[in-house]
This record gives sequence, C-alpha cells and structure tokens, in this order.
Amino acid sequence: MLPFMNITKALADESRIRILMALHQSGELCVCHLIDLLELAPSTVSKHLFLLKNARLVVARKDGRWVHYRLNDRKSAPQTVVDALAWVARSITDDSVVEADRQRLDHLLTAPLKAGCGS
Amino acid sequence: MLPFMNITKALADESRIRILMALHQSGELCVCHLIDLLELAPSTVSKHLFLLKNARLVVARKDGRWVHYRLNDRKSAPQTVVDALAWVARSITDDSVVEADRQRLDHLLTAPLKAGCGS
DNA sequence: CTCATATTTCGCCATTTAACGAATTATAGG
DNA sequence: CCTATAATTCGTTAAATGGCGAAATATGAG
Repeated sequence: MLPFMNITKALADESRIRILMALHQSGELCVCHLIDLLELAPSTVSKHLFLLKNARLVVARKDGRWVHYRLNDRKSAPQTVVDALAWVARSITDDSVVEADRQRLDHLLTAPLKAGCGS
Repeated sequence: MLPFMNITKALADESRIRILMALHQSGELCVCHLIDLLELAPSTVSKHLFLLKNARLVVARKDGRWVHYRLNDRKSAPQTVVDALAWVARSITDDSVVEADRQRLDHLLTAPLKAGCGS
C-alpha cells in the first residue's frame, strides 16, 4: 500500500504533473531547465523531484554538475508506475497549461544561453 | 487540468483508496457500512465520499434514508476516470489492509444487524 | 406531528505539505 | 587552492487537508 500511496501522493500536485509532462515530451531534462519552466525556487523543484523519484516515477542521471531527470521506463519501473505514467500522459492530452509549458520549453531548449547542461 | 487534479487528489488518501476498493469488491455500499468499515466519524466518511463523487470516481444513489455509493461505470464516467479506477484495482491486488477490509466487509454485510439499508 | 435514524454541512483543531531562503555539498574551471 | 555554479538539505512559514463533534437536513416510523 505504501508504494502505491507514494505514487498517488506524488501525482496529487500540479507542479509535479507539469514536470512529468515536460519529461514525457522532452525525454530528459536537467533541473535547471525545470526551474526555468516552473518558475519556482531551486529548492522547491528539487523537493518535487525527490518525491517523484521516491515514487519511482522518474530516475536521475548525474552528469558533472548537472542532474538529468527522465521518466522511469518499462524495463526498470514497477508495472504500477508504468501504468500510472501511461494514465497521466493519456489523460492530459490537450491541457492549456501543459501546452504552454511545451512551447515555453521549446524556447528554453533552443536558447543559446544555459546550454551548458547539454540540453 | 482541474478535473484531472481532482482525481489525483482524491486518490491521494488511504481511506479513500480503501473506499474505492470496498466498492470494487461489493459493487455498492451505503454510507453506514463504510463508516463501520473504516471506523471513522460519519462526517469524515461523508467528506471522503464528497471528494470521490466530485472527482466522478463514484456515484450516489439515494434510497430512502440511505445513500448507496458505487464506482462510476464505463457508460457515464469520463475515460480518465475509467482508466484511473482500472489502474487502482490493478495496482492493489494483494494488499494486507485491503484484504483485511474485504474479510471485515463480508462479516458486516452478512450480519443480521444493520440490514436496514438493503444490503 | 413527533421522534429516531442516516447523511451532510459547518466550524474548529492537528497534521501535512508546498513554498521560500540560507546553508551545505559536489563539481568544473581558473 | 579558490571561485563559481548546480543541486540538495534544512529550517521556517503559510496554506491545504484529514479528523472530529455539533448542528442542520432529510426521510421513515409511530
């Protein structure tokens, strides 16, 4: 029950859903991009990512100073996590907030500044 | 986004998950049975049911003094709700809390007392 | 009508949680 | 080594949430 509740609680926040959808679109993002996208304090974003990682919805990859996050994949994620991610992606197909994030993220990723983290 | 967040927030509480699983097993239950099952105050259970109903995860049927709740079905529920309920049921197959509830509920339903609410 | 029962609504309190800033850790570059 | 930057951890605060009891609502029974 506890692993499952960790997932439902992780999904019960709009910022974390936006993070999941951004990762769903972009595949992998470093924390600095998520900070720019959500316009929240680094410590706040870091905590959100901790909760998502704790629920096994995302995994982290450290690369020098940067940490890149991506959705957990079908190989290493429990079935419940795979199903949860599929459910979220399927449910949020045409939301205005997520659509705005998508466009904003495209700009952020193509901007020449902040390109240090590999994108 | 708001309807979706209503669903995720509704799922982010153990008592509400136990309610959903009890309904999944029994098909339909009146509030008084859920009060006995969860051992929470009537006002607390009522609030949980309001949130579940508000998220469209359950529907209510009034029958005299009693109100019976059941999971929203494939006909009237949005696809996201149908998928959410399927995900929950699939994820909580062998949990000890839910299993204890199942046995407890069998006793409650077969007990001669409290039979007023029809089931 | 009056009373009892089932449920909901409301107001309150305790706990949890999201947010921030400051301090800490880790790493790359000079 | 020293500095700058990315990210996390920690402590605090404000808001949201779960719990209860009291009061209100609704309905059936006498």
